[in-house]
Amino acid sequence: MPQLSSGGGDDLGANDEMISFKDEGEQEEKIQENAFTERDLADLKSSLVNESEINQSPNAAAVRRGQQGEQRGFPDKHREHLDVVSKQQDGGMYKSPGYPGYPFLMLPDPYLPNSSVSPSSNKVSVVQQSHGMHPLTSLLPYSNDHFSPSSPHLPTDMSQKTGVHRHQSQDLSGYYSLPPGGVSQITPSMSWQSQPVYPALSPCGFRQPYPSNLPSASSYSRFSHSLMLGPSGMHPTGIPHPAIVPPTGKQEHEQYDRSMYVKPQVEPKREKEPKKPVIKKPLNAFMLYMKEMRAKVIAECTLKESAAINQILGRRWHALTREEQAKYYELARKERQLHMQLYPTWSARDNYEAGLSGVAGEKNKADWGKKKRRKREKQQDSNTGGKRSAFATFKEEAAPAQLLQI
DNA sequence: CTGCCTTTGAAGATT
DNA sequence: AATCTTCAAAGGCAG
Repeated sequence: MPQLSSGGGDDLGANDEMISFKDEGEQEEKIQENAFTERDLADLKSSLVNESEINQSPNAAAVRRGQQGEQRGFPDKHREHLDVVSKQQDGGMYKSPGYPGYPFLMLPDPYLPNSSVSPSSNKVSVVQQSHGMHPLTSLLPYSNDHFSPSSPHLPTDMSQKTGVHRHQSQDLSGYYSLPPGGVSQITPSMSWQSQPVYPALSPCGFRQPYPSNLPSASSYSRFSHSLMLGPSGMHPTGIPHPAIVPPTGKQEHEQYDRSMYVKPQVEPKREKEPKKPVIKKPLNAFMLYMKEMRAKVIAECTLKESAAINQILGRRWHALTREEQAKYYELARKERQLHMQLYPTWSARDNYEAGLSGVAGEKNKADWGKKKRRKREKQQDSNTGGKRSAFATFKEEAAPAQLLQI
């Protein structure tokens, strides 16, 4: 198992202590991964083919997991690394010069006996990113390349609306509201980001097939820009938290990142039937990484299909050094902490059967049942050599065109 | 219009 | 305890 499950009530804070890195072989693997540049395309190609083959094998899932375990086992190694990181921090804060972008977040561990969320005790000046970015992911200076350039500037009243009305709102307001001087508290220079994450890697993980149109510097500079952005918008609940989205099934994704800005805060439909907001899961390390790097990959690879991009990002993720990954694990950990503080009663289960709606109506339950059945069937199909996915076709057709240009 | 694809990781559910 | 399942994001694509 790649992950260490909860590990008790203090998992959020304890995960990193439990991490034990995979040892030396892993290091070699890392090195090899960094040789990615040379082999990546071939790897990706072959892996794409292999995957489709594997997926037809009876133990596709198991194989896949096995591969993953081989490849990463990172949570383990990561945790070990975090130990190191923590020791380096040794004051509770990130001092690591390699990770200067982080210090703007200081959260007490909610699981520590005396931890409190009082603003006074938190030097948190998390500036909420606009564009409906995950509020928690504001911890990470995501690239918003893919967002409309017109959206960065939010109405000033948006900040005013960030008055969280939850019972912890006062305590937590410091996390999400943008204090008058809040911007200045954010260090625009994210030095760990200002350096290419993959200096040795060409875009898409291949050899420079596509000269990047985007100067990396500019793309990174946008991170800091995003940091300067105000809150993304208001949820009907009054919680200025893009993680809370109207329960509209799939659409929630889009609303999560776009509609908050594109559309007015009030939608006629929603007015008619106000629904319980959906609080999204906090993003894990890889999701944070994806969110940050997606735009870059899109720009570099001229790919738009998320499935393909995610594959690339998955490979890049594995190519990251432990330290680099550790940053994201730590960010994710902080996000979980923050999420928990914001929504103490929230559980991942809330978004399970309810079909993503706070209103777990009968239809949603039924849909969920269907979904579950479909998934099972799909797995059976894949086990028995079911039909190939459209994306498999894409991989074979598009991948060579894109990936072969080494 | 809806769901799938694809990735990793967290966490709930199940065995 | 171990394993399985679902959901987070994303956007093109197929039905």
